[in-house]
Amino acid sequence: MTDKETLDLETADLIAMTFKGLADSSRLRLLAILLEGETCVSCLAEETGLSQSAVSHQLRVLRNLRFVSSRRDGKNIRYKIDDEHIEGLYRLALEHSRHLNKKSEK
Amino acid sequence: MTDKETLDLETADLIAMTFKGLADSSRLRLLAILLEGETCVSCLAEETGLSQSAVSHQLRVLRNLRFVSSRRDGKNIRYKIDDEHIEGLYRLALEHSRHLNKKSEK
DNA sequence: TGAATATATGAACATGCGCTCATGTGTTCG
DNA sequence: CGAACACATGAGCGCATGTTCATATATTCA
Repeated sequence: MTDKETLDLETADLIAMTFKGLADSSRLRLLAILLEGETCVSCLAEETGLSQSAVSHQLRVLRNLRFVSSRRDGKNIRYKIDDEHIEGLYRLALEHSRHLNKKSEK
Repeated sequence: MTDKETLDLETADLIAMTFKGLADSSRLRLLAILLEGETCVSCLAEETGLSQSAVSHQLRVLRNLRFVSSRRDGKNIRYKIDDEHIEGLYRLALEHSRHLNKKSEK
């Protein structure tokens, strides 16, 4: 029976992992593109302006978190979103940041 | 007119800030307690097992992000959630971590 | 097979972050 | 006022993280 007030450390760490995965502007831009559909690495690099290496490193992070999955397609490797919650989290946070702007204007 | 495919750096940074604020297990545990209602600093320290100083530092982070607000009440300072999106983000991420567990079991 | 293309990976480096420790500020109460 | 309590803050330290650079792996094609 979980006490509602206390979030145990283990669960907190799990949730933190999820948020950490989203807590970087490069990864967010990659995800934003991937939310539009399957894309290969070099396209992601070009669209974001990041180096191919940086993109690969970040995609590994997203893969480890099971945010995205990949498949080979000839010379390319195509990535796509493979998680039901990403889009919701993304939208909510976007809403929050817009909200933040309003708050700081007052 | 924003191109839907491209998330500009500035907005990405804003969203990342929001997620960064949530990307730490100590802050998540503080928020989980605060989601139950207004609480003072020493209570938060006791319930989480964190030092008073650590709690204060983390509360400052949450304050700067406008996740929480505070008011003085005698010797104490009471904090409460002051944001509409926190709970939704928290719940979604919690769902995701449970989901992750299932995935990794296979 | 060998060159070209696409992606992944490890090392190294700079930066950021969370904690502790010491101390400062603000409030109550004798 | 001055001691005690509640909280905030700055410095410093250890560790995680994002990038680059160099290189490894895998696939296509001439």
